[in-house]
Amino acid sequence: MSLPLSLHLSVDCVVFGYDDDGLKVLLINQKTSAKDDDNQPMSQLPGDLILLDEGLDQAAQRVLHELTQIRGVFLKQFMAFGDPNRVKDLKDRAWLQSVRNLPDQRVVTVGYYGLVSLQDFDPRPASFAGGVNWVELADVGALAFDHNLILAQAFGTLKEQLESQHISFELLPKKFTLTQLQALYEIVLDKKLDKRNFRKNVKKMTHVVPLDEKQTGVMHKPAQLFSYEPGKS
Amino acid sequence: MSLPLSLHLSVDCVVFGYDDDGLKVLLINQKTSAKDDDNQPMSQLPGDLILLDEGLDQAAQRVLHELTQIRGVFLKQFMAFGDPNRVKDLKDRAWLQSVRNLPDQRVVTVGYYGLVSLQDFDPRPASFAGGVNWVELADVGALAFDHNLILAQAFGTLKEQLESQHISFELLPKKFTLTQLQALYEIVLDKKLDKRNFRKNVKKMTHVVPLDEKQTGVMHKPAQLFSYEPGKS
DNA sequence: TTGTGTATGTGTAATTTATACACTTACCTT
DNA sequence: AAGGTAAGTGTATAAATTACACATACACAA
Repeated sequence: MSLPLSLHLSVDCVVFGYDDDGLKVLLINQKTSAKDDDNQPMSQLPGDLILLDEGLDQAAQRVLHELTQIRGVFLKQFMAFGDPNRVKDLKDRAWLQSVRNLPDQRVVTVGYYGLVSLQDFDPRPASFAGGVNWVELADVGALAFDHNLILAQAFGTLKEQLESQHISFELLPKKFTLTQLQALYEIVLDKKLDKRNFRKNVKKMTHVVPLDEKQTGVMHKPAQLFSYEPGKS
Repeated sequence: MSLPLSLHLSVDCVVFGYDDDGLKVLLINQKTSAKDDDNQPMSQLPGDLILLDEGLDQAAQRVLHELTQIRGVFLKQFMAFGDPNRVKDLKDRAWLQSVRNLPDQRVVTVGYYGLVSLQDFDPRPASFAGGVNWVELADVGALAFDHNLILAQAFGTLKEQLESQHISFELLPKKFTLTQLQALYEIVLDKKLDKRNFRKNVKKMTHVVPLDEKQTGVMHKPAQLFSYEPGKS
């Protein structure tokens, strides 16, 4: 029988980014301290311990900003991960020992998913982080800790919530075409949609409003631009 | 600037129970130590700190069993609550001081919602708990900590997930009538449903199977009994 | 035994929503 | 001026949802 002791709590952010060639996720490379170069650095989701006096949502925003310099992103909590052994794997021990005061401490993490338009956000690694990359979802390899699981769950949540919540717009630039919106839906839901029917549905969404502006510089009929106005009805 | 320190993690269980006269939630009374009887005991959701070597789901099951003696309940995580001040309220301090080693420690909690049939489960307070009650949802008063918020969120999640997941059946006795099932839907979704249309929909659910058995002892045409078979198709 | 009260159980027509499908338009390039 | 490219648009069919009313089986009381 063990006692209820203190433990560490972290947030991990699964930030999806979208541009015309697909859906990506934001990963960072663990920065290994200079001396031990035997272990190759692993990729992981941006995440870190929460501070003692900050709320969870606040922690997610702060951590994401500190690690990737992006700010003001839509972030939503989706699940807590508390397997007692989630940070006990051999592959993760070296890195933990290099960055944590109490590397053996149990860590429970709260998962957030976030959405950004690749065109509007430009992540840069923080000075103390190893690197920041947008990785095509299909190309994501083995991540540190249970981050593959967290990513999978986040993607599942995104699929479920894409339609009910108004979150697709977070992934698009402020001005977008209906073709872009449709392509996003097709990628996330993983099925082809009919153009005419899709546009019929969008016309019912009163918060998607046409702008007095068209696409320029394309070698075809320029598309109407739209924007998302959360205020509208 | 504060440091990332250790904190306490708990689980809180919002257990909904259903019988023919409505939807209820399981609350426990805080047991005040004999000496200080100045504060009236508050009601709260069953919840407690997790142990160092147990997972979250496991902790939820254990805590619920320890506090209410019920076991084998459907429990699903729905959200983590981490406001830094969620256990700092004056009304809650006396009780915390009487039961915790570190009453000032920050506590983040992971919320679970659960569903039971009032007829199949009979909660009893654990020796060290103050009392266990089923309380009609509308009659729930002020609870300890942020438990009113947690309850509200849990109920919202229940509403959302009632139809997509197969969770309505958890709230019913093993053998139930379609009228019971419909009444449950009407209470949770808070709208009246058409009997014939409802039954048409149920007939499409292959995992709801009619039994060779009818209601007895009712002073009207006895209803066909059904049961839920998760295995089926 | 007969009548009354009560909740069960059942079908169809009307409406709404979802699906399938093809050609003309506007701009860019050569 | 011609050809390439993606944008933009309507209609007919199928599927799903809604609205709605009466005969049935049991318990109880007279």
